[in-house]
Amino acid sequence: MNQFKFKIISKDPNTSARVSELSTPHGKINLPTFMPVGTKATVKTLSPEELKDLNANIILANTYHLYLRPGSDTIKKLGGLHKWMNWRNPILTDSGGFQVFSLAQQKRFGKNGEKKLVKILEDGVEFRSHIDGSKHFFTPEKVMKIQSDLGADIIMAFDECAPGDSTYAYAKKAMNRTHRWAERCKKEHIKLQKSKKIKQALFPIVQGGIYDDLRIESTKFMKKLNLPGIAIGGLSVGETKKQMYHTLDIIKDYLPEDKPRYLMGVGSPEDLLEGISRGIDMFDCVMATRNARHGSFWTKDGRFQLRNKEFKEKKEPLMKGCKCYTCKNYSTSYVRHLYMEKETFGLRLITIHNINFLLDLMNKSRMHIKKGTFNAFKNKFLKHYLKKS
RNA sequence: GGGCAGGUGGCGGAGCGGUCAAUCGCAUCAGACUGUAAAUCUGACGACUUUAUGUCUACGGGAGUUCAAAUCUCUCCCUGCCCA
Repeated sequence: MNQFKFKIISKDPNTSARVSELSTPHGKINLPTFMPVGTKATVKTLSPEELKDLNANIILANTYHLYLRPGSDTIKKLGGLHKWMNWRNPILTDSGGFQVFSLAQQKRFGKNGEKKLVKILEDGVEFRSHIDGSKHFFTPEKVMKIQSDLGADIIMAFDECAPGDSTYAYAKKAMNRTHRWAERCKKEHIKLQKSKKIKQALFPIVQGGIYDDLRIESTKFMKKLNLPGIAIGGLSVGETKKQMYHTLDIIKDYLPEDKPRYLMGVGSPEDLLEGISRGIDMFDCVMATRNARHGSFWTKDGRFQLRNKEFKEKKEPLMKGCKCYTCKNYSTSYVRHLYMEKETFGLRLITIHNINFLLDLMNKSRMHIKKGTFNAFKNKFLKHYLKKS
């Protein structure tokens, strides 16, 4: 029996936006949605209860980090990710492809000059742990095994995420390798699923850099794999916003209609709306949580830095009319004070607000898509939101 | 009253004759952050302006020595510790 069901509820008449539902073994997800990032099996500063109160219905965790510590075998032994972290709703695990990209950006200096942390080979990726420098090797098969042990509802294929400024030649090479790896992931995944009662959905990841023909080729390729969803990777990795939106425009018509589409690593409020209007259903991004810990917060008027003097004596909440726990109970002045004093409660309060802001934006988007007024909503929001910058 | 140690930018604290408007830390002010090596990183931080290998005022106050002093001398004021 298929434990994953995707259903389109309604389509926006003026854009490619759609409202849909994805059923998973751990519950239903209303799309479009934003998935808070909990890399190390925790959305930094928040408890699962707080996430539930925010109506987050799916969160992310990461293969690379949990493999290094505590080890996916440990998590498997303790009953899998959901039980281990006490989050009984859907989880998506990323494959570690982005960490390879991230580690590859780093420079490390040894006795013989510059040393790379990552070596990308046809069979897989050799890399050194950022924690202790120990050597490891990830293959598509190994990544599938780790994610099988972790037990998330949605798992990601192992991909090569080329930087945004990659040449055509390199983007093509990385794309082709990603295609071969996706096939290997699928094959291994099917094998691993046979013995499982609770099923997992594997999503492949479209690559191709900022090159239209490569993106189209990659989208067609991944679509053909006929997996339960499809992800778009390799964006928001150094290219311009214009290039990112353009890429989404280009591949829009090649994406499967009857599957959830996930734009990885995005994003900011404006990127979410631009993504939705181009037919994206799922997003994840560290901005909401990281920026919160760095003291910046979103409102419908734009992005602000809490430490700025103007907020020192502000009686009003972070955003007027906001229904989040933080805004309902605390003044901007107080939240700023906690941040300035490095009180952990402050980090929690800002994180709650930022996640709520994005989830609320998703809620509103779904509502407007259903009503057929999404485009007007989006334009009005962006006009106001971007006025500041 | 005597002995000793000190007084440097908002604070702590380097410097102990020129390259000192003064290392560094904190605080402050501002910027960045997009599948988290991130409660992190970057910049500004005496005043003024034509923003510059620019001008002025500055290392407790005053007076000296010197081509040149935060740095040496004298003196005054203040602070801390010890003795009476």
